[in-house]
Amino acid sequence: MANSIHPLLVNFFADLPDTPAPIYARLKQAITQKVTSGEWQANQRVPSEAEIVKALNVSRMTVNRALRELTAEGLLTRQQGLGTFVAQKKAHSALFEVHNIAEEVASRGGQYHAKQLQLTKSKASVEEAINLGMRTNQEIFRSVILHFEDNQPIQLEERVVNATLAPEYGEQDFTQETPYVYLMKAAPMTEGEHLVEAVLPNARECELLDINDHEPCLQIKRRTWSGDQIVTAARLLHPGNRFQLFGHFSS
Amino acid sequence: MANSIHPLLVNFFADLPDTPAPIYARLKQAITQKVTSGEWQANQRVPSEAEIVKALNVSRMTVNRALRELTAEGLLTRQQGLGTFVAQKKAHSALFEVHNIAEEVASRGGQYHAKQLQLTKSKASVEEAINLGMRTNQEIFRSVILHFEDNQPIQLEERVVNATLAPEYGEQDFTQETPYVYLMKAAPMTEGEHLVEAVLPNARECELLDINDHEPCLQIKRRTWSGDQIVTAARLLHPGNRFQLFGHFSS
DNA sequence: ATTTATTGATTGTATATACAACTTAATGTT
DNA sequence: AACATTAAGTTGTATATACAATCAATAAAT
Repeated sequence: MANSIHPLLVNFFADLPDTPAPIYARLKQAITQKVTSGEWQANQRVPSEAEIVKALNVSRMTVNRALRELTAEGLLTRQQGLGTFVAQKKAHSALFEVHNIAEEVASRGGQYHAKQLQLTKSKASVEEAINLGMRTNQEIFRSVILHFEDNQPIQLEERVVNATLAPEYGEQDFTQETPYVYLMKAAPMTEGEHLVEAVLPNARECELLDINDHEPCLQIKRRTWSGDQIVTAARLLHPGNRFQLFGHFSS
Repeated sequence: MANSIHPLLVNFFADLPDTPAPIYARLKQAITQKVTSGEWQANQRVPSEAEIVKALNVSRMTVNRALRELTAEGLLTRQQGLGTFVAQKKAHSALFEVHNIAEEVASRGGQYHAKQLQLTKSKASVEEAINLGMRTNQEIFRSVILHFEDNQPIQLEERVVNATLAPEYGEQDFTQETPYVYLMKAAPMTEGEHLVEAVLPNARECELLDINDHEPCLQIKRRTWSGDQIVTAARLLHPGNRFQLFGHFSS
């Protein structure tokens, strides 16, 4: 019967995360979560707009927006008169933009939080000064932040910031806002570089990331410029078994 | 006065192309044209939604959709309470271009050579078929090639190729020309995706790559499309201590 | 002079409604 | 049996309305 509840919809009742995010965004998260978790397989039919409207008691235009945006992002495909389906092409999320790990986790439907392990101000060491293109007597901030996805460590971020270019860095609360967000306000990035490699973590890093010895890690070293000055240099360490870097390109 | 017509709007009157496309799409086109032609410079203010509504006599929601989508595409930036502006950054230049390892080694001034370990034709396994979007009874090529830089192994390349799309693959000599070069001739790539992660190699891979046990490796899995068909899927394994992936981006 | 409050402009979200365009399945006609 | 029509379901677009959230400039108060 057309009246029977769509089987996929069982878990849709009151299924949206009750974060303060807007409805369409929470719906996107919920659907993304279903897809990335594998609960909804590729090519599988997704509930129609009308069904979701009934199940969640929201407006069809809101549902339409969520589905339309997910389609634009490549997670779903839609065909007029036919329905909405899970796309084949990978459900993986962001690519080069590992900038904002919080957003990336959220876009996968995961739960994000962070722990700030260090945030200090001091004079740059020789190495740091060279790396940032500064002099050794100039001041820098050092921060160490551990990022979590669903209560598992996903990224260890060690960052050095030119204090002249981002003087308020030391007063931020990075459990609420990622350094990237603040730094883009303070000194908008005009250029950047990555260096990606596979490394073995040391004992402290193993403990922080909650992984076994000999578990390889994906390390990204990044420097970002604002104009001709280096704003910040960061080392991002990710457990190899929980983190992948995805990229898509077209010609 | 707030009533005066926005200078940028002069050309907006009856400015939409009269193709049969929907209004929001034509508005996107018109704005994109202004930006790419340089008529609207970076950081320049874009007419507000209300102004465009007045000028074109369309609904604000329609204008909102056009501006919102262009923002998602990176052409514009918007700030609540402030306005809409032309974004600075152009486009993401593809960075992770590790396509041709031979060229890369040469560009570093290293000496390149390759060993072909396998090159066979057979029917696709279930996994391979799924990965390539084929059926299990269709034919594929499998190749395994070891690439060297200065006589040290630098990349182990395991590749599966859709035999229908690249029928001559089995007759190539990949010690003289990399698979990438041939495949670009046979079925020019239109799209691709990478998946980068840190992994531990198995015993055979350690031997081939001439590395110690527990030495982490950088693994790149790549699939490339020609049109809507997947041409090839490859797994590229690199010793973590000899290989780094570098990328640079600018706005 | 400094701070605070107000106001207007702007974008952000949510809803209800309407109709168009397309697809599939069922129904009717020849 | 083959074809044409109809109906139901689905996505696509456009509009009007309402209110919230944010920002900058102005006005008011101290």
